[in-house]
Formats: sequence, structure tokens, C-alpha cells
Amino acid sequence: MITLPEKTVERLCKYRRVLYNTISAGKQHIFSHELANLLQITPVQVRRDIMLIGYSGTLRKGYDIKDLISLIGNILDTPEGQKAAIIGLGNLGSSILTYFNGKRAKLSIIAAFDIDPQKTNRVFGGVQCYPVDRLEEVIKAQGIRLAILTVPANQSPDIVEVLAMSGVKGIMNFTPKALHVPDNIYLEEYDMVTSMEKVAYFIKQN
Amino acid sequence: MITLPEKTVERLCKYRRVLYNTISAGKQHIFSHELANLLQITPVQVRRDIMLIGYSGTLRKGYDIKDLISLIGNILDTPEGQKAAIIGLGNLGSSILTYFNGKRAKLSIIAAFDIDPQKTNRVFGGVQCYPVDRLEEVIKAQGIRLAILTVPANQSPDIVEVLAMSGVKGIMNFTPKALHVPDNIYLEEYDMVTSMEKVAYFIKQN
DNA sequence: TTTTAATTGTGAAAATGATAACAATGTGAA
DNA sequence: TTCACATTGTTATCATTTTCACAATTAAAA
Repeated sequence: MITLPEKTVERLCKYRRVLYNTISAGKQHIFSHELANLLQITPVQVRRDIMLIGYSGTLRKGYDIKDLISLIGNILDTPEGQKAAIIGLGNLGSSILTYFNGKRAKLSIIAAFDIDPQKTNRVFGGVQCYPVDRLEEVIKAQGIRLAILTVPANQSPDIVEVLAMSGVKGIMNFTPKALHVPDNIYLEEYDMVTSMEKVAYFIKQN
Repeated sequence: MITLPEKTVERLCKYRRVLYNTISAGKQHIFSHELANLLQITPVQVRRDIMLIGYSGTLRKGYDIKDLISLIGNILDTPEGQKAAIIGLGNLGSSILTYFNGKRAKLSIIAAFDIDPQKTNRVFGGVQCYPVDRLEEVIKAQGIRLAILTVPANQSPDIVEVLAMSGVKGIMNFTPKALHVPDNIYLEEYDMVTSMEKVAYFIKQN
């Protein structure tokens, strides 16, 4: 399968989410403009994304919701599910942990790490917290490939190195420090402060 | 002043952040390639952004850090500072509140809202928590123009309507539901679950 | 049955964003 | 002083993403 554009992947996640709601509401088919309305985007964009994943709707009936959900699942999910670890169980880290787990069937946080001995070797939100010096061991043993970074900024570079060695292939970086990762690791910078400042700028502009 | 590209604005925020660190370390000038290294981007991009904000460096000396910081400040900040409210003081909401406040001088959360009577009329992280039915009143009175949405998804549409009426001009949406906002409101969708799924997809691909 | 109209699928154009390439310039070395 | 070269500023190019425009099709109405 060819790699889809990043923006299309983001929208596929959102399509799936609203399609679940739609099917619970008893619908079986949906038009591109309906799906577009639910997400505040254009119908063309919906059709183009669906074209890119190689699905076809029925003219005048729209897209079969079940088919679409299952196709998006094939694209986004792995059959066994993907395992993630969260590194840093401070205020932000622990609320992300509880907020996230259970939201997606095929993607879950199964290990946590912290340096604070008060936190390690305990269970938070159903997830075991290990000391950071066991990162490599645990990640390898559990086959974790996705890491969520919520440590204080100054600690992140060292941790990235260990993560890379441990076989992690994707990082969500919640720390405000831009990370340097090897080419084979996919990095998503998720910096709230920057996003807030951006919003503030566009408020100022209007 | 012309409106800058969205991506440039994001980078300006990041430039400023690392420039503060650099100046604390005693440097007075910085080259485009140095700034680029700190953010893991290319020197051309740095030069182009700086060109777009109308600043000029000195050949063979680089950019004056203080000037650059202050120019970026002129662009991003308002002199009085911008005021934000957070709506929904659950797990995620409260950790965002404590995480964010103090990070930026000219941008702060000055009011919180919740429906839970256990939380309202108390102070969290230095910020007063009001009942949601006082949204419009408080936002108008305090001149708040930026809202951070961390309520359960089903409640968000109603709240957006009130926010729009109250004069809010920008929304950071942490809820997983795509919002419908009027044209004159800038919306930043900040959905962690979607971002995680995107990372998972690119892990699967490689 | 024929017509109408709604909807899909997609090539082409436009907009946005990133990179390449290089002329201009002035600093420091010789 | 002159020369070499590091660095900026910017134009042109390339890549990605979104939108436009419209042919093709077929379900439902007449």
C-alpha cells in the first residue's frame, strides 16, 4: 500500500470517529456532503480522500458506512493493536494517560516511566510505572513502538536516544523542546504553548 | 501589517523561545544556521521567515538576538497581554491550566469554568473557577478573547455558541469533536487522539 | 419508458509551503 | 590594501494540499 498524505491520514481518523456515531444512529449510507458537514470540511475533500484509499461509493446512495469504517481500520490499525509508552508521569503525563486509554481499541498505553521513586513500581490508571532506567528493557520486552514524551524539556534529548535504541518508531513530543530524531522515527511535535500563541496571533490580526 | 503564513507564525513562537535561552547563555548574535539547528529545520527557512517579518541581519555577524526577540514580540503579543479562559476543569483541563500558566508573559489563563458545583467558586492554580452559566457575563467583563475547550465532547456545540456571543475570537479545541465556528473566530483543533493515530499509521507504514 | 436531478470520481488549476540556487556584500585574513 | 569566503536576502523551483469544474452515471420522478 502506498503511503497516504499526512493530512489525509488525519482526516481518516476523524471520518472513522464520526462514522461510528452515525452508524449507532441507525444510518447505513452517507453522502460526501454529509460527512463533510460533520467535520466542517468540503465534500470534495471527502471524496478525494476516499478516492485515495481506493474505495468507491454508490452513485446517489453514497458510501456504505460499515465498509468505510472497516477499510479505514485496515489502513490505520494493525491487527494486534499498537502499544505505546508514556515517559514522564507528572501532572500533564498522568492526565494524558487517563484521558487517552480506552479511547481507541487498537492503540493503548501499556507502560509508564518516571524517575520519581514515589511513582515508580506503582500502577496508575491501570498502567504499571517503571523507573526510567528500565526504559530499554521494558520497551523491548513488550514490543512497544510508540512513545509519548511528557518529561521536563531538559531531559528529552537523552531519552530520545534510548528510545531509538529500544526500537521505538514514533514519538509524540509534548515537551516544548524541538527534538532531533533519526530518520526512521516519525516525530509529531505537539506543543500546546506554540499553538496557543498562534491562536493569539490570529486573534490579534483579524 | 500583512498576515503571516500560519507555519511562519508557529516557527516565530519557537524562535523566540530558543532565543531567550540563547541570550541567557550570553550570546548577542546568532546565525541562521545556528537557529536552524536548535529547531531542527533548515537555515533557508529561518532566513525566509525573518525576511517575511521585515528584519535584516548583519552580514557575517548574523541576527541581533535582542532585536529579533523584541520584533517577534511586537508581532505576536499585544501590549496589554491576551487573556484566556479554560472551559472544563476535568483531569485534562486542570493539568493544562497548571502546565500553561506562567509559560508566556503576554498570554495567560485568567478564568476557568465548570458545571460541577464541587469545583465552582473555588480557586485552582491561582485561577477562579466559575459556573458555566456565568460564561458570557465573566468573559465580557474580563475582556477574554481566547477560549480553551476541555469539556466532554457532547457539550461543546452549545458552549461555542455562547463563546461566539461573548466576544471570543479564538478557540483551542481539545475535545475530539470537530467544531463549527463562525468565520470571524480562529479555531485550532488540538486533538491528541487523532495525532496519536496518525503517528501509529506512519509507524505501521515504514 | 424517458427525463430530471443528484451525486460520484477525477483531471486541472490554484494556493500554500519548503527547498535550491546564487548574487550581493562586507568581514577578517594576508 | 586586496583577497577569500562566509553569510545574508531573494528569486525561482519544487512539493504538498486544497479547490474548481465537469463528465459520467444512475436513482427516482414523471
